[in-house]
Amino acid sequence: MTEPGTPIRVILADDELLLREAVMTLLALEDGITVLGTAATGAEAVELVRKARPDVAVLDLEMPTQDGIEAAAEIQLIAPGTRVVLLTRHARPAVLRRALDAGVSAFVTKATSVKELPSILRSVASGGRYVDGAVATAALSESNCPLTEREIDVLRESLDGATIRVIAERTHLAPGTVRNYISTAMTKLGAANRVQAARVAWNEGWI
Amino acid sequence: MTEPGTPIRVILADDELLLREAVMTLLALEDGITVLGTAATGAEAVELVRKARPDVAVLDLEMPTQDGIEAAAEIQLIAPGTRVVLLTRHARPAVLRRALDAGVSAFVTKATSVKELPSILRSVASGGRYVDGAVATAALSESNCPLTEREIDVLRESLDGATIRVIAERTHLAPGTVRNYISTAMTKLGAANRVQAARVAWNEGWI
DNA sequence: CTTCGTAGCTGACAAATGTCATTCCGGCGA
DNA sequence: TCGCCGGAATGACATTTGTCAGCTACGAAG
Repeated sequence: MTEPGTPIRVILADDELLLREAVMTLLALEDGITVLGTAATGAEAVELVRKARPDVAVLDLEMPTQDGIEAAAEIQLIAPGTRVVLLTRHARPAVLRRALDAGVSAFVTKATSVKELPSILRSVASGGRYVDGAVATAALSESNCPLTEREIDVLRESLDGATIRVIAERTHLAPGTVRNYISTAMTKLGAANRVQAARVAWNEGWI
Repeated sequence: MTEPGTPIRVILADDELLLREAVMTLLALEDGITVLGTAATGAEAVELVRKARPDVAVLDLEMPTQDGIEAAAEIQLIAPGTRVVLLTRHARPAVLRRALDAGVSAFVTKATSVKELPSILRSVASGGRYVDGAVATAALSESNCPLTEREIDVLRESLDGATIRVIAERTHLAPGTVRNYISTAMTKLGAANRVQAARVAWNEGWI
């Protein structure tokens, strides 16, 4: 993909200026890496990729307007040559799966050392893939999510405290059916109500 | 507090290795600043302060075992000479108030530029105070929190989906009273249930 | 073809929740 | 001193929610 000797051209997107600047500065000091620019939102990142055509785009997962995965999917369309490195705060197996589906080349948590970043970027730029070790093992072992598809849908919709009627509308199900799914999910997760169930499932990375 | 010419001795605590390392590296490059060490949890930070006796301790708000404010309060006790700079992700006026009560000398968000950090540290080390501009104005203008003390207590307890009985026990109130407070809070915030009310209040920085 | 499992739905019931009117009590200003 | 207000509580009530049993439809396995 990138010939040896040619510097890797990188952009960096994160909504926290402190982290963005700090990492950018350190990456820029690195031999063989050129930082073309930074972005604070998903939309900005996509726009920057469109203009600058970097080899690698490092995207934070949690960003305003568009999260890292949505931005990654869009980047695949408009700049197939750009590899995406997804940066995330919490390592959640379900997110890893969505990220890989979106065509992300590397999955890195913020518990990674800055010193490892350059080699990850180089590896990705030359066509490699990288998945954070802890997340990878978690993804393998924690595939035993006890929830069914619909239970996950319903729980996800109830994360923001929506009422059952609203959840029913959003999932195109009957209210009674929603209550049944919530009920089974609650017993599976040992929760006292749907809010707690949603929290548990979220923490486990299942929704 | 610190004589001119003497380097400022700093420690840095944040649970994200990436940010911790990156900021530490950049601070260490700065003239007149010595980084004595870093910590990943509140407890580690307190322990590090006890041993190293830094001039300034930069603490992230969100950390395991002890959040930055709890750690700051403890540091005031064991090392009164150490000034605390609180670093936070989201600028929330209520948190600012709690932080100032805990004796924090500076309140900085992660939307701050790394370049501003050294001057903030210097100012704090010489006895000054600093509050992030956006947060300060927000704290002044957003003093119009419509909730009363008890409503805030009750909403805070219901953030994790606790049942009314549990909230009543935790707040030492009668269940009916809890429901009344929740009800008034919900109407004030225009929410359909206590979960939404808690979310709204949280986003506004009121709890 | 029958059986089984699963998705989806319904209805009934009990418990939890939200709403409202009302009461009691300790300040606090007029 | 009186009256008003905010905190706390109670009781009654309607609504929402969680539980449970049972129904239909449909595809896969037997």
